[in-house]
Amino acid sequence: MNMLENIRAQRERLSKSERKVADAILQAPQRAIHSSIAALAASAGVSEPTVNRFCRRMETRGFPDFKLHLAQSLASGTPWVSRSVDENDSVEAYTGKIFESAMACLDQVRQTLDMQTINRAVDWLSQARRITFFGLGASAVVAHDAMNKFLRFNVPVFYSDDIVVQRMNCINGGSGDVLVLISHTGRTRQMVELARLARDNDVMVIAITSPDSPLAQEAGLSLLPEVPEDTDVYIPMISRLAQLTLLDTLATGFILRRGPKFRENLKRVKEALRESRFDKGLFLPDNTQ
Amino acid sequence: MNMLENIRAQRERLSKSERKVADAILQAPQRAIHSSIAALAASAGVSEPTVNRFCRRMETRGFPDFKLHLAQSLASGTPWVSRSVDENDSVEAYTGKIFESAMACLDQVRQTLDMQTINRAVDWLSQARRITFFGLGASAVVAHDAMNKFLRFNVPVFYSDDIVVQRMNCINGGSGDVLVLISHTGRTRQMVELARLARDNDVMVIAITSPDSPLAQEAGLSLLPEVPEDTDVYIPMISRLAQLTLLDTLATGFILRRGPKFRENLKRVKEALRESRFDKGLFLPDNTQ
DNA sequence: AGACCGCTTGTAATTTTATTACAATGCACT
DNA sequence: AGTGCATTGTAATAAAATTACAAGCGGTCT
Repeated sequence: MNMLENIRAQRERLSKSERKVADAILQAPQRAIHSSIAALAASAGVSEPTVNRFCRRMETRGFPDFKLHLAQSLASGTPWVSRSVDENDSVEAYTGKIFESAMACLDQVRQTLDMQTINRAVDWLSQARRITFFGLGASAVVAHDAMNKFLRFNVPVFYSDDIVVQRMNCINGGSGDVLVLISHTGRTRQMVELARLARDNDVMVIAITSPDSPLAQEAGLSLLPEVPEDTDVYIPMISRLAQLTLLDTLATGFILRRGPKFRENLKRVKEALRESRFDKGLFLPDNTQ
Repeated sequence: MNMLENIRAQRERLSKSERKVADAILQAPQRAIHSSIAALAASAGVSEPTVNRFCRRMETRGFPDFKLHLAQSLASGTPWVSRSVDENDSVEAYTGKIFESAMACLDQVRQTLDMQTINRAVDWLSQARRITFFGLGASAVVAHDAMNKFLRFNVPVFYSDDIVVQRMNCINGGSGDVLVLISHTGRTRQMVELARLARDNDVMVIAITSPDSPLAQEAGLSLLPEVPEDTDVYIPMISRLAQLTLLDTLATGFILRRGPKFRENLKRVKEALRESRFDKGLFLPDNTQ
């Protein structure tokens, strides 16, 4: 578990003094792990027992144990916490914050994903007669990307961001079809209706959305990437990174499930495309990276 | 750097008792970091000062400091590395690998990005009369997403994945226009031609592509996210995560540059949309997260 | 408004833990 | 065997963390 992200997540629940401790640590995590409890208490402007209580609240045995956990979180190079962009931030500052927030988000999603559900989703997909990806707005982008990925496999794939086409597709769907619906909120009426329509026609519906949403309840299988709280108006849309990566995972699971013969085929396709780049005289779009 | 390796390397040079300490740690490093100096001394069969001297010899300030370093070494075992998916991997295994590779990629890009170029790109964008995003294949998805982001600001934006429309747009472009071209390889002929066309019409061209590519040379400004080597056929497309995040950064820079009045407006838009969700009786697509 | 309750925070005492100083031991070389 | 240096342990000291407890603050009920 990433301790820095954990601190940030719990920050709101803390009392006034404990929040001071949290802030002092988040502001200079590297210094925090090299400080004694007295030094940290001083720099946070609180008493030593307060720091100790803070550590216990973070589910550690005490201050030394807390430092150990924090050190492990910092070990991977950089502390990635979701931090809000400030209007006085320099380029370096906001770039760092955005990339770190993205990483923190991916980290959290990775840890909260239910592997069993992923496994079942891969089961469904690898046995599908036909796979369809739908989303609207920002999630349309994700659906589009998913189609690009699955296009490389020998399975019929479909994508559209036109709600009328989407409806027609669901109405004409049937047993053996798998429909993947992507919606960050899970509260977009059109998506919920598509799920209902599709299920009425025995289409298997996989939703990538947020927990407790109408869409999650309507779908046969729900993948629920839990992204950190929306801390900032200026850097939204981070959740689609998680969605994209999740779909990478499903595509990988798909290909592993389909066996070695199938993978051989993909390798050949890839190499054939690689030889047709700019410097070789032939040209192809980018979806072959 | 890596403390475990360090201990192993220095083991031969140590004295008899200190070697006992080294062995005790190497045998159960996880136990070691949760032990006190007394406990570790006992399990190694030596006295406490011996353990302390051992820590000093490892170039740390003392036992607590040593534990910190050791903890960091143990933590950095798993994360961050791009690891290839193996055909015998379990769901947990390949999910972990994919997410970690994604994070590693973002981390590397963050470290290799040129801030000055970002800054100039933001300059260009924030003074643009009109902004256009083009890409093909997987990069079309990124361009589409970029349009979604910039649509929320009060600047004319355009996107298309139709090469004919793209050409027409470039031919009709003029001074004050900014064109953002996205291509992972930078060797897609159409993209390079678009850049040339656009520049002939005094359009400012920003490329998001790979270094030393024809597109990078053709563009007025090139943002070059260096993604890790393509280690695996099964997890490609990681670079678009970097591109998306980079565009998040540009959008953030854009909004910061445009000043506070503008941000106020965005906040209002966002709140207005939030109130119109499923549970409130109104419905909107997802591009408002 | 005032008294009471519970939660938060700090002070001071206690305990645990780590470090230092120094003495004893072992080992090599004369 | 004896001297000198390095290694190790013992005991004292210092530092750090934890605990117990009391004061303070904010809220509610009478």
